[in-house]
Amino acid sequence: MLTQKAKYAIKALVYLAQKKSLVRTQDIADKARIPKKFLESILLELKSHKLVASVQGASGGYTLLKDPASITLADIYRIFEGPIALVPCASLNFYSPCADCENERTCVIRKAMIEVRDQTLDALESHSIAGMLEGSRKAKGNPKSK
Amino acid sequence: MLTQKAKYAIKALVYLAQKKSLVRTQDIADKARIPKKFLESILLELKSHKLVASVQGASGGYTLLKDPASITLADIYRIFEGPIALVPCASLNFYSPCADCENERTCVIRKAMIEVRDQTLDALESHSIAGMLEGSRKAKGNPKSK
DNA sequence: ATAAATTCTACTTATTTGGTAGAATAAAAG
DNA sequence: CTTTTATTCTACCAAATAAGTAGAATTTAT
Repeated sequence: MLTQKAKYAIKALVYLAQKKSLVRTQDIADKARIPKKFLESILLELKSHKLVASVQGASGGYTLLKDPASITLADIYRIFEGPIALVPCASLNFYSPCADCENERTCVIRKAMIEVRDQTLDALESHSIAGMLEGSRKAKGNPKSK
Repeated sequence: MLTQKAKYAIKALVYLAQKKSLVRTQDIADKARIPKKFLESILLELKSHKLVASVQGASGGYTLLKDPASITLADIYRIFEGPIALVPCASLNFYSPCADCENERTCVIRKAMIEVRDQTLDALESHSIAGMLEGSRKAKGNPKSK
């Protein structure tokens, strides 16, 4: 399961992708139903990973910095949840030896864990912010999907 | 990432599958490098889900109750980690409406979440205790794999 | 100067994780 | 029938994580 933080991040990014302009935190909080103060910390984290940019001061706010088609669930998962693999020794981006492992080469479960990681990565990378936005447009019968 | 509990459970099950007989908790703890007291609680949980059976008293211990080929990572994940889906509203076995969701039918992320769940389930169900045991036999060049 | 926004620092509260301790119970073996 | 060896049950415990909140500081448009 995702943490609330990750889930809110996805919803905030989809909302930003839909707006395509500078949006106040308060707007995102209202429309995506996210506690404003909590959202602030989420946006700062997204900013530190260069997914969004901010403008300070009055009439400030946030914009999407990257192409929504290039932001996948894998990216967001890694930022807020950490490794996609089920065990540290099977992780691509956060590799570390398993604390309880004697010998990685003879580990009974590692091979399976790497295969699962590959399949999970596939699943997460095949879903982007753009895809979710498009999907919901279709579902709601928005003109653009005709 | 898996909790230690789930990871230990997998290793204990693989060990039991390999032994094919009654095994003392102490044996499993030693060979699979699991704190004995912690392992006890894991085995009880596996027993409550009918994956293993126990014999009490002197010369007691645990045995595998099901065919190792029929125990998949999905089963173990559900016991120790809960839902496989990323959000409750996308879960098959643990469905519940998302606390922060206004309308499930118009939710922007649910469709993607269900697709990811399907793919993840595929990945987890395609790996069994028997598969891991066989995989490690091959890797170690055990006669049986010739 | 003032208002409206982001940013930074510091809490808080509840739950989960990864255990440990020790007594109770069950059964085998002498 | 007592001792030994095991599982089982009840109850803890410390550290980390999750999900926020409070409030001051800063930045910028008007």
